[in-house]
Amino acid sequence: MKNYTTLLKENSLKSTFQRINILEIIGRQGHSSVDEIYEEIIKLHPSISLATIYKNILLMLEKSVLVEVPISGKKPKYELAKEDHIHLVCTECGVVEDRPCHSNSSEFFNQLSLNDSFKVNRREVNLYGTCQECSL
Amino acid sequence: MKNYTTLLKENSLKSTFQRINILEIIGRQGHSSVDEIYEEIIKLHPSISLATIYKNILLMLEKSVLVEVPISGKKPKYELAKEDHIHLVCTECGVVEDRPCHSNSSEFFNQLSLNDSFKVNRREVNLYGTCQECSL
DNA sequence: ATCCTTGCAAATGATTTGCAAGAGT
DNA sequence: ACTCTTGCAAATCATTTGCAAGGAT
Repeated sequence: MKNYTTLLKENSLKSTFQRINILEIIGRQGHSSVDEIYEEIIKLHPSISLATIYKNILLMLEKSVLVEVPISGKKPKYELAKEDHIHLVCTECGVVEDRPCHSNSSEFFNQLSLNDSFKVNRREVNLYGTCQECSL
Repeated sequence: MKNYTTLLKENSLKSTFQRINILEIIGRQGHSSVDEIYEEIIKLHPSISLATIYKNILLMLEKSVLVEVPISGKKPKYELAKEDHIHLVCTECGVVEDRPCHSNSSEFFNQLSLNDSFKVNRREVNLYGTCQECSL
């Protein structure tokens, strides 16, 4: 999915310069906080308001275009909605990397909530540690 | 571990009424937000300040007496540091339940970060869904 | 033409800080 | 006695809101 205009329209959101740019930045960075998006977007669009970014992130979360990634001790980041995966969170530099889930993952998670009347809708797996860069 | 006074002293923190009560409330509730702690603690100690709760949570996080549980779209909760487990988070009522990790969990997680120069220190697994109460 | 979105500024909410008084060892 | 902790109030930081003007379909 590279065409953010259609992604927006499919979700009944008007395609604006601001929204497309937010999506492009998140797509490029992988995982972005509000501030990271803002810092990047003012380079192209110096008059954009932080409020606009907040409003749009909220909207796009509601439409499930974006997913919130809450991070222990930090401000949350946002990513494009995509297939199931896990996060490696570097506690030194704050970078977040994706890793695919293996085919046996569903099995594994089902075991965890088995015998439960709890109905699971979404999984979130974060492994906190030190990335290669920061290990040097 | 039921003696919070020793838990505090082991971590070189003075044992105060406020700290013990914060720990007792979290111990009783399992997972508490700042506000949940505050609402509960003023019943015993009406003059306590929110600032005191914030300061102590921060301190106890640093000493690893507490662990922060970030939750998608909500304020974080705090739990007593304890053995590895997963969280079932009800998106209706916000309740968080613990479930033990199976013995094959470590194996599973090691697979996920295998072939990686990423050094994992801590795992966080949250399954979001609907609890039994809220399914009725 | 209509409705939705933007940018601004103000309002609200959450968390942190500084400091004098009080509590723990 | 000494040092750390508390409670208050103010300061700071983050997020939300209302509204008039501009943009998308």
